Amino acid sequence: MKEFKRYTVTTALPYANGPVHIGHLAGVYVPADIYVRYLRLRHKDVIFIGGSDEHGVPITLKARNEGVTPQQVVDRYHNIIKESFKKFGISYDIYSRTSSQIHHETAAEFFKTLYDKGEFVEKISKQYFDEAESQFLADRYIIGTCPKCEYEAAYGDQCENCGSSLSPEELINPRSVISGNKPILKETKHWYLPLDKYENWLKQWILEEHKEWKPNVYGQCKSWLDAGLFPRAVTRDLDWGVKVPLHEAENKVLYVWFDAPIGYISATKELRPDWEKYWKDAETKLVHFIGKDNIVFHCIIFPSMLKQEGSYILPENVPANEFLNLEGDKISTSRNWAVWLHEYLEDFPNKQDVLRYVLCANAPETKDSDFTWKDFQARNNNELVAILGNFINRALVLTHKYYDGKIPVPSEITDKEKEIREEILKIKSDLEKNIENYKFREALKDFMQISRIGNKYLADTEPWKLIKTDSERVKTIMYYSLQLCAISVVLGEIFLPFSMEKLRNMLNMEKTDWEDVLKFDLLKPEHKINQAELLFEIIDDAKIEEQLNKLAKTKEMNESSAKTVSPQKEEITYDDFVKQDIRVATILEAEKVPKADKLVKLLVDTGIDKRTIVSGIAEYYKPEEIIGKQVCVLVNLAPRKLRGIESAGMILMATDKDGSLKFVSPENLTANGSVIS
RNA sequence: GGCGAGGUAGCUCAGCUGGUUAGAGCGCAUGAUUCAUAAUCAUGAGGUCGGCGGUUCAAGCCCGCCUCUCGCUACCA
Repeated sequence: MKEFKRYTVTTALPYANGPVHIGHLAGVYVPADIYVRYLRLRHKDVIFIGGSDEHGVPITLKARNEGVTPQQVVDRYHNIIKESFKKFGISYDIYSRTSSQIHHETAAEFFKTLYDKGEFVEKISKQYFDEAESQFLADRYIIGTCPKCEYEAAYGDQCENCGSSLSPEELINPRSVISGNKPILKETKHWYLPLDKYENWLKQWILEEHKEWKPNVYGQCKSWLDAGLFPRAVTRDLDWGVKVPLHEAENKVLYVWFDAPIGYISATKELRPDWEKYWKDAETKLVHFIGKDNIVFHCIIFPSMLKQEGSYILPENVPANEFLNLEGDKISTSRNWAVWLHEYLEDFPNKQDVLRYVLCANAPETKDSDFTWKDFQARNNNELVAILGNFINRALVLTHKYYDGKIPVPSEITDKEKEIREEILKIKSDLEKNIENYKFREALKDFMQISRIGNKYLADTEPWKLIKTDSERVKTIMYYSLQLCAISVVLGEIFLPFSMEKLRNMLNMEKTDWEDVLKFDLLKPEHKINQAELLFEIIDDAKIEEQLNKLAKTKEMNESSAKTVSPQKEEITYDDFVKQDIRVATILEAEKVPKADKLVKLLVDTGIDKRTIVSGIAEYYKPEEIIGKQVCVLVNLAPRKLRGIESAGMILMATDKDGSLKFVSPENLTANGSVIS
């Protein structure tokens, strides 16, 4: 493996429109923190970079809804996030933010460099524009009726009722969120990063030179590269963000995906005057810790920006994790289905390490994993308390009992002690290998193995019996047990910094070097240790029940709010209504449209004629089961081609609250062509 | 429909370029033990490695088809 002179470690910038939850921690911040603490202990030159991502449309919308400025929104969440990271022991060298002056300068400069090099492609397109407010409308600033489920308040990019993703032009009856007016389409100019031009070197760099990346990361990149890349707009018509540094681009800002990763660079600038060596020296190892939703940005888009800028290095690895579920369901900010870090810190004071432990032990390294409070309790009680805490306590209690808290002078060692030394040697090297390969779950197991060895050692040698017959031997046993405690402090502090600090104080131990653990003399004979305290305490059922109840309440609330029916549409006249020609028809033939998940091609007898209609019902009806069924058809709808098939009309469907579709049929057999009015 | 990742003991997961009786932790059962927060230690039960077919002397690992989960993507009048 290549040796690097220094490391730049970044963590995905949390979006400052909400606090941080356990999913973020397990996937990104806990593993990154372990990695960095490890590097520091080994005296590597490393900087650990984080910060809040504070631009983008959702923040401006939130601000609007709350009647405050975007800056006030991001100030609030930035502070919450920063504070909870700090309390949780995420050991950033700097936790910055993208609304800072230095970031605006850095990002604008970065854009300007690419612009001057002629990297961007300019394009003029038509966007919705609010004339009354004289501003362009981002997708999220347009609401209208969802073309799929007819929900009245769907956003321009997504319908929150049926979950389908949309583009603004699809909305029926679009309205501006700001003024309520109907927007017009107006031309606007934007700059695009031509990712398609970089395909060749990206393929070479990732697919050939980084086969060691995690399978999920590598596979995701391959998927994108094989599908072909497209130019991507780097600017937007918006007033919240980094101003585009061009005269002809007033009222435009950098698209948030473009400015956010540059935040890593600006934070480094803010941290150190010699920031450039962390970003521009080939002997620096750049590592991005992210979640799987960010793979394409950090593996393809940001590297493209860095490479085309010309002076930057590219990431050496991007260890992206999968997602953490909560009690079997996807974590969701909008449905409040989450364990929020700031709430955990209040509900479980001084138990940062318990959560760090559980999230690391169960981290979604290779696939989505599930956090349950029962597992949280079990890992605390059966592993932290029973294995680790118990071993430490046994060793310390016996030392106080037999030697008044002084480390005994060991006598001769036996094969048993030699064995232990060898085991520790192996544990240490395994642990190192695992950390360096981003296998934090395994590394944590390696660490726990130390206490397991200790517990077994005590059970095998039974010093509480030997003390009566062979007190010299007991000195060796206790000496070795205490060394195991000290070794735990050194190797364990990367995972459990708070508890290991506490243990260090109990052992009255100096800061020691990672490499010294193998000497088995971190605690010298005659050294006096302090009073023993419990490192971890048992978490009882009541405490777990509390959390489960909290979640049950959330679930209840979500269910009751899901029952809302979309409001009545605006009034129309009878004339409006009779324009629609709806007839009873019978399905004669039905077959699935190939290469489409949802489409069924139907031949229906409308009484007027027999015609082909394509309908998106394949998820709810099997073609063979609906032949002969009578349905309602809007027959005078303009024909349209779907997947190459001309569809003449529309089958009327009822959309249930879960989004499923059902036919609307006459109660009894009715003549085809009967008018519905 | 296309692409990617995953489907290994009750649970959470390891299994390197295919090679003897498939591993770990938790849970469970039995025994030992009391220094320790009813904690510890030992032993054991438990798997047709998602399904079917193929390549091979030999497949959890390679190939084909199917199926389920997650993600991206196309389609949705």
